[in-house]
Amino acid sequence: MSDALSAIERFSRYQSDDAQSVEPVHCPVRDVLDCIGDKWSILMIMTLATRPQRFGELRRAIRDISKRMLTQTLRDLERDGLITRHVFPTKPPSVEYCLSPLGRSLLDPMASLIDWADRRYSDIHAARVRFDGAPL
Amino acid sequence: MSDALSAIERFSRYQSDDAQSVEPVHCPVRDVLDCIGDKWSILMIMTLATRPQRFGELRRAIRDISKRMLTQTLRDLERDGLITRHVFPTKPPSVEYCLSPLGRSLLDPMASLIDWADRRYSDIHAARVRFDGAPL
DNA sequence: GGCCGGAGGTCTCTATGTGAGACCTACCCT
DNA sequence: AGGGTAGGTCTCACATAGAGACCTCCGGCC
Repeated sequence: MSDALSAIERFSRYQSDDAQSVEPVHCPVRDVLDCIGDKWSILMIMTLATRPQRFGELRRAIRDISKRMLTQTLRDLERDGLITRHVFPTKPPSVEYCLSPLGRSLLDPMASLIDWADRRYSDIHAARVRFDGAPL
Repeated sequence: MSDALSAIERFSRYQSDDAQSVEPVHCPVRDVLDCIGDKWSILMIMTLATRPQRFGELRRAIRDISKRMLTQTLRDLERDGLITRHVFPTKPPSVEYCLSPLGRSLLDPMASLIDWADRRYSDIHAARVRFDGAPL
């Protein structure tokens, strides 16, 4: 919890002094959330964590992603330097995606999130059932 | 990094054996990402981490959130048991939001993510500039 | 009494994000 | 010649997000 406290302090510092607000421009957290805060990015990184994979493999691994979103998510992650893309001149050409060192460095922080998800998702589920069943 | 490896292993186990796919139904990670993986939830939790805050305070803290999304994000987080909502019978009534124990337990994992964001967002920025400047 | 303002919302309309699925190119196999 | 495969792009339809008007309840001011 001491780690958490220092991180919160750091986060607070990004609040601009005049308005006490989290400005998108000056807040790395906002910046990073814009990168990996979309629907598929984290899932993609986790899936690529086990091994480099090709376009079709990724589609089969995350079955409810559409081709369009798969392409777009991969492009965005490549643009942000989290994954790399290799084209092999086979016929037809095959393309392999793999985590860059920067992408791999994200695994450790994400691991603790997954850990939390694992331990606490039943609590969340219970809270949800309770909330939905409560009278208004 | 060893933590990351075990989390990845655990994540892999949620891939269904027959199809090697990350089924939404059986994957807590998917579940949790659906809760806090939206545009504002993590920011909201971080903002509430410093202290309980009222509707108007939160709006001023996260200035580019709309009233509608603020209301909805708060409702969703309340539904999932991550925050609690207290109405004080002042005139006009004031409403205070604060993290629940479950919500506070999320701070530690989120802290490591913020840590990463802090250290690495310049790398991401650099990668992006490089990508955008590259010829096709 | 009538008007203004604040707190915490809801409602409506438009802009953006997401998904489904058709299509494309180049090649191989039969 | 027809069909299959890999990795996409394109178009259309729909779901979600944002902007901003509006609402209620009250208290204070003149």
